[in-house]
Amino acid sequence: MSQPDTVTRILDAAEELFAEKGFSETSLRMITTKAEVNLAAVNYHFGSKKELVQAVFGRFLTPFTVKLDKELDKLSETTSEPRFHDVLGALVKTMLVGVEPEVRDQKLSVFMRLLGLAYTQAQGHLRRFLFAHYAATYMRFISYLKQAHPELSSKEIFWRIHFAIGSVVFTMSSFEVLRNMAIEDTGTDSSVEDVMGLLIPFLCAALEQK
Amino acid sequence: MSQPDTVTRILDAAEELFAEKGFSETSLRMITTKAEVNLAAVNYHFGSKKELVQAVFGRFLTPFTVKLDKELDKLSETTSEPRFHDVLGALVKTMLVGVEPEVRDQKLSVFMRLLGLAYTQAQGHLRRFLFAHYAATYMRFISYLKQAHPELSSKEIFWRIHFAIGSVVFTMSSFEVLRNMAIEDTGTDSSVEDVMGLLIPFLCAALEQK
DNA sequence: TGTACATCAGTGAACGCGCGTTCACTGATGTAC
DNA sequence: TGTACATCAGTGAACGCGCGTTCACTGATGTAC
Repeated sequence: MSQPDTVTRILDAAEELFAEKGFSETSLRMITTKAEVNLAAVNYHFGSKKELVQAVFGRFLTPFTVKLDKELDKLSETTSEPRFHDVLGALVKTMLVGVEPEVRDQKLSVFMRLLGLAYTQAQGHLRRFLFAHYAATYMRFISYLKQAHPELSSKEIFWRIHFAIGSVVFTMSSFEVLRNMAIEDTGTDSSVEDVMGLLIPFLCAALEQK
Repeated sequence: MSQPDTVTRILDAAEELFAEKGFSETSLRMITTKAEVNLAAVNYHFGSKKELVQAVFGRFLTPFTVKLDKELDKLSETTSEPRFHDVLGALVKTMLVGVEPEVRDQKLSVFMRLLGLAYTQAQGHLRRFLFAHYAATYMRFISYLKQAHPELSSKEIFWRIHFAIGSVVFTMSSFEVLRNMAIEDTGTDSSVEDVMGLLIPFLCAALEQK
């Protein structure tokens, strides 16, 4: 069994370390040591640390948005009047379908942590990158939500969605901390599935509030 | 009009910069320049950067927990069977009462950003500090929530509360980013009050979900 | 088929820079006798 | 009342360190004639 190539090994190591520590707390030396590649390899393949950050997001988000776009295509073919539930279902499907269960949880929480970082630590260059590449699909997704609840204003939709994103991103990105707090507080352990099983009805109640 | 003393000026500058940039993205040189004090003054007064971080949290949280404890005292005096709504009300009161309106919003969102950082960027030392100093009041608050909904398991309470905290922390700590996105997306501006007015019913619906 | 050159992945060592921290020092104020 | 010493806030300059980046270089593979 040969090792994956240098670029992949760098991306794997960077993804994991960024999710764990954040961008500026992760040095290129940590990444290249973990990836077992030469320090100069990052700048050789990616140009700079900034571009490496973008590449990590790109590797996840590009196939993700392609899948989401397909799910939204399916949705608009099968229902002319999609409900909130259906639109969110397309998102959940995009995250879960076709991903092997054993990597799903870990990949998902890594991605959520990265998404959280994108909001809270993004340093301009990342925000511009994400906007330039993924704004179209994002806008499309939001527009379906608006169709589902035409009585809600754009403003109300926008904020409700971001309240929900906040819950998901916060919960998943601090999952290990919260899990340990829960053990300490309540004496019971929780898996990602457990918590998702509580989170989804929580958010549905909130999103569909009268 | 004389300047506030060195310690206060350092804390003010650090609080603002930490909230804006995070802990490791903020250097002591930024802080001391902003505070117009000597670089060595931080280590002289606080000992180290870590202890400065703790002092920033302490300055906010110590009076906050004292106020919250008083509100909880009042609550247990006036009602023997507090409802969810009352317990959350005590929290909201603690945040809003006795704070001049003109500083409230800004202080609040700074504090929320710091709280977000405490979960997502805390480096062990901060977590230990917060636990050592504020766990008692936190536990008390949670126990009132449990009394309000005795039919819910500790686990369910814990997670619902943290889903809600996630929404609040995420929304407030990324407020400027989200506000600008909302302007771009919907063409309408939103104040902290506007968003709070949407967030509170959102969370009530979710927390009290059947 | 053989030779000369170009391309490309990867390397080892060094670069300058900003970081948190330290230390010897100053100057003002308080305290003891 | 005057002198000697202690305490304390604050300072200026330097420390060593880890950082992202650069650069001259190697060695393997592909291409042209």
